Amino acid sequence: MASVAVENYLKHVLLLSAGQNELVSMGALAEALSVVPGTVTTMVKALAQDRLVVHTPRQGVKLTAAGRRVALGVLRKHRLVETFLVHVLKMDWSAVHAEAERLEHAISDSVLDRLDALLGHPTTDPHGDPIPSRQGKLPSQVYATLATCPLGRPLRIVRVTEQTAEFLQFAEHQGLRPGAPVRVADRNLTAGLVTLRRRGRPALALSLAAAGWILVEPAR
Amino acid sequence: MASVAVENYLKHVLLLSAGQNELVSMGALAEALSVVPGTVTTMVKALAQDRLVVHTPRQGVKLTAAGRRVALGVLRKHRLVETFLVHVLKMDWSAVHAEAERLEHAISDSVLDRLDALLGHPTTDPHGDPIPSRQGKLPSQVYATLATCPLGRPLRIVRVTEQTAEFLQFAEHQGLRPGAPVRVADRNLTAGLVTLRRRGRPALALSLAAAGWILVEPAR
DNA sequence: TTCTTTATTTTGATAAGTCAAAATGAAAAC
DNA sequence: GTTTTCATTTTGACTTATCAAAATAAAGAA
Repeated sequence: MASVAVENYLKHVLLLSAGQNELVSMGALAEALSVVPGTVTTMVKALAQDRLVVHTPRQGVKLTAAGRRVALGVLRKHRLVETFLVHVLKMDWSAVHAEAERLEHAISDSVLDRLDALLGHPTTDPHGDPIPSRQGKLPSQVYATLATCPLGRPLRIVRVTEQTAEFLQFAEHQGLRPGAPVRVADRNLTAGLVTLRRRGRPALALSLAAAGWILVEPAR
Repeated sequence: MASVAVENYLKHVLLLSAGQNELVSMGALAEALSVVPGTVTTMVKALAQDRLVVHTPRQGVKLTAAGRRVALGVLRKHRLVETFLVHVLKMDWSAVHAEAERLEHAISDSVLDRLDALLGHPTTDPHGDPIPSRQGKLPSQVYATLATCPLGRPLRIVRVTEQTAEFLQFAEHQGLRPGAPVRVADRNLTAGLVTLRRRGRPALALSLAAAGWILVEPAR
């Protein structure tokens, strides 16, 4: 059985590598886990011993097949628990993440299966994030919108779902059209602001709502 | 925040002291927690430092008011979770204890409150064990029947709930009538057998079902 | 009272995670 | 091609929870 710490390391490697199997930097992992970088180095070496990750010193870390399996399992638990908390217990959107963060490590597969059935086998959680299947398949629409995608990664706009003339005009004028490259520099949930960075253009701030209308995919 | 280990120590002290605040022996605690006695001594001294228990060397431990509060909270979580697993997720009676054993440490008070409401504020769990109230009151019917009471303690029979003539005759013949002193020497869930010890009488084995029909209370 | 038994405590180690701070390496700036 | 900067790794230490095995104390037997 993987410990809580191990499950968290693997989950965050998965999250930071955006579903693909890209190298994740030690610094990013330390940041995500709220530990100092030295701790990550130590821990990652132990995980590599156990063949859960591959560690390339001074470069980064990525999941092995075994590590990915564990990480997807944890993510599935996290997102199903969130769905349960919101849809069955009617909990507040803002509170569920912290709850799920603890419950994801305590819930067994058999409880999870029943929860899944109770919820009608949902494919996305209340935030719209995809729920990995029981077989460990993560529906590919990994970062649906500028409101939910990871920060800092190169993305390409796929679709703009809001169809009002006003918004479409604005988007067109700002170069936010399908195929355009973009990355999210910052996302402030409190202020409800998403800051975009584009090559050769000034930074652009969007409301979270507007960001949610713009579907993106990884640029490469 | 009390760690998982601390919560377990306190919960088991509560359980072994049978709701009253009797001294619990280090050996019994070690047994219940599946650790060696030396570990219990070490840990109990730390808990005493934190004013969660009172430790009388070579005698035993008992809970302080603060410790009891924590222990009742954990027990409430355990029993509400069990109730949820059985009544909502339709899980098997035999599996829920192990599940609850982990979930009781991961669930927050706010989730618990909603679960409690969802279940209609039950007062006992599926085994009939009383669920401590939110205010930390444990309904006094602590060990309801010979099927659920703690082992080895002096008890007095309060009531026999099964009213078939056949069973009442058997009980009467064996001296199992209200007021009679008794203690449970052993309980084997797998075999479904409860072994009774009475002064001046031979040991008596009962089925778990029959044991469940006999209500008892602490003898003194 | 003295001896024996048994529970409890002590002592010394260990594993898992973590931090602080110094050392190192690689890329970026000059 | 040095130098500077910044991420990463190393080192030594600490905390929590545990075990094995030796030491001790209290109770019961002789």
